[in-house]
Amino acid sequence: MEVAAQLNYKPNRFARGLVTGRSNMIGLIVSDVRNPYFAEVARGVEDAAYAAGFDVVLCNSDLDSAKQMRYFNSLTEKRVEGIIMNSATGLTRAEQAYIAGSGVPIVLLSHPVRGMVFSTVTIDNRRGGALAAGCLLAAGHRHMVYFTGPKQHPGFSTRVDGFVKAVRSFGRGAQVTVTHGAQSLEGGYEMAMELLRHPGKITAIATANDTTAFGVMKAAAQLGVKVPEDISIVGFDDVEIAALVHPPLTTVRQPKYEIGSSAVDILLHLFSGKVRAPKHRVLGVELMERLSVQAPSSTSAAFRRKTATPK
Amino acid sequence: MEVAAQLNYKPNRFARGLVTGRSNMIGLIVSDVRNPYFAEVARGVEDAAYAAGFDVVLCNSDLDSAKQMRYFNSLTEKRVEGIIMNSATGLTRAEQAYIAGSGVPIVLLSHPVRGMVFSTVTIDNRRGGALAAGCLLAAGHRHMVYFTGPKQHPGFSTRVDGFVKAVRSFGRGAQVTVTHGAQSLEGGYEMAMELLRHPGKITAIATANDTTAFGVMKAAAQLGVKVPEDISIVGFDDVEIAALVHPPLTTVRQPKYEIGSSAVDILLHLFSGKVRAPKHRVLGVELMERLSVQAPSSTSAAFRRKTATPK
DNA sequence: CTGAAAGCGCTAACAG
DNA sequence: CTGTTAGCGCTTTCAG
Repeated sequence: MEVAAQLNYKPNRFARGLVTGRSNMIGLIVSDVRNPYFAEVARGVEDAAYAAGFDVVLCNSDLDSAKQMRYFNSLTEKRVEGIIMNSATGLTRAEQAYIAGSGVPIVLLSHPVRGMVFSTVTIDNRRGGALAAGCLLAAGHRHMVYFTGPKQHPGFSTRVDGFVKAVRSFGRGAQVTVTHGAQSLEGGYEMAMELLRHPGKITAIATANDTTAFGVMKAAAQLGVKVPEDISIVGFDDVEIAALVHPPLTTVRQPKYEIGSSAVDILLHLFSGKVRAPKHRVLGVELMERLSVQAPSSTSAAFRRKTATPK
Repeated sequence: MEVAAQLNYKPNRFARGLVTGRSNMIGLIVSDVRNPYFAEVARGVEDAAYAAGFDVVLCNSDLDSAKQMRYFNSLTEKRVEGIIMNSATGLTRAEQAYIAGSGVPIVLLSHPVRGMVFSTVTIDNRRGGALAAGCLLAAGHRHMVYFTGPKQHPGFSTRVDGFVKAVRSFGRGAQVTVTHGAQSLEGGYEMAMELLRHPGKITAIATANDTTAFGVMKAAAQLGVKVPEDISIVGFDDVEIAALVHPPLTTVRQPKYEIGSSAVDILLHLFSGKVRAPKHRVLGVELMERLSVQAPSSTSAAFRRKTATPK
């Protein structure tokens, strides 16, 4: 042992893996780790994996199915013992079946997929959407827009649905329009630039994530539209800096770090038991009321007049 | 081939690795991927690695040397072909030598370490510090504080040095105090809470990274200290949301994504050649003037009076 | 050019 | 309980 240490001996994990079949690695496929939401999830994954003696291989899919499949294959060839993916909704049914049939335990960070043996860690998206709607409704908004992801990636559908249903149920005739676009700063910026030029009766915007909301705020600032006086904004995620932007963003908090660590817990459970039955875990959400939501009222009318004036 | 595909055959990378000695993996050790700076670097690493057919194993060290060494050993046992580390300054000389002597190509995302065969990708920290100082000096500040990292981790020393030297050279007697603390939102918050209660003649704060600056802004907001009227702030990094906080943060931009991708380029170069000579690359910085810096003047005096009043 | 065989560095099973 | 050996699934070399 002493001489081994002196000789700088390192056990070769290839050789060990070849015989044991174990790699002590798990894969994590997210769309983009630059999104603070995924960074936080990644950290939760990393810490839990580290504690259990696993390393994590990070992959950024950009929601591109070709990339995601290439990563999946690379990970399985490397015999990762489990894979955490933020979503499988961008994949075809055949691709999903291919992944599900690979035998590698999978945990999705989104809703379960019908007929596929994926475990999941989700938040209560319906309630999250409803929370955002309730907050806007309570402030007195009657005409709202919801900015969600592209049509092909219905990852936020329950979130949108919770919002829309809540407005229908408790809105006493209030209106929502759903707009599809990229879930990123640029996406929010573009959707908002489009909307805020001809806002009509719109007094509030809800977004499916905070980063998109920041894009909206950027567009608003650029157009001289005041938040929350002219337009109210509710985000989703409660990213660290949501509390620091101006005005502090009212948003729905989801436990990002716990989502990551729970996903690893499920994987660990799947490893230990011989049962391959998928597990599902849903975590709670919470409304963080800050300063980006306000009653619409007269100010908003002034805003409408202002933006209606042609330059 | 057809039948192989039908049988769902996956080549076993353990077996291949055992004979070729190659893993097609590289390791990335950062202090915390939740820091948007590292998230961006990680993405640069990931993209370049993906393009070259490598996967990346992500490790969060929290600047803790025990963790960092455990990660290093785990990575080398797994025969990663190269390791990118944000810093080796938290390690003892012996630990550094151990890593350098392991034979695994290493790229540091900080300044070179004397006598160690580490490649590096750095930015021109001295110039970055000077840029921040110049901006404050130009606005007329005479009494400044620089918030840098803990004393044990002199990772930002050149940055601080560039700042201090620039003030000495061009400040015509202007003063700088250097304060050490955690480089995080909390760290900035705590250092600022401490300082802003008794600011004395201080009219400006410079930080070694943006996240710390956000902590300062949080403390300022909480204490009713106005930015930039009462106190000016310059950050470092130019993280995406620096432009979105209120007020938009004046900061020194460093090319984060390129730092990551350059580190991979160096690794790739090291793999191909039989030469093990370390390579060094230094990237440029740029001052992003936004709205968090203003001339001190009379407003600042009012601020001093205000905060001097005991509650 | 095609096919057989040695061997990479471990673990696990089995013999002594 | 200690010591020996087969074999994990590939790549590479060497023989045919």
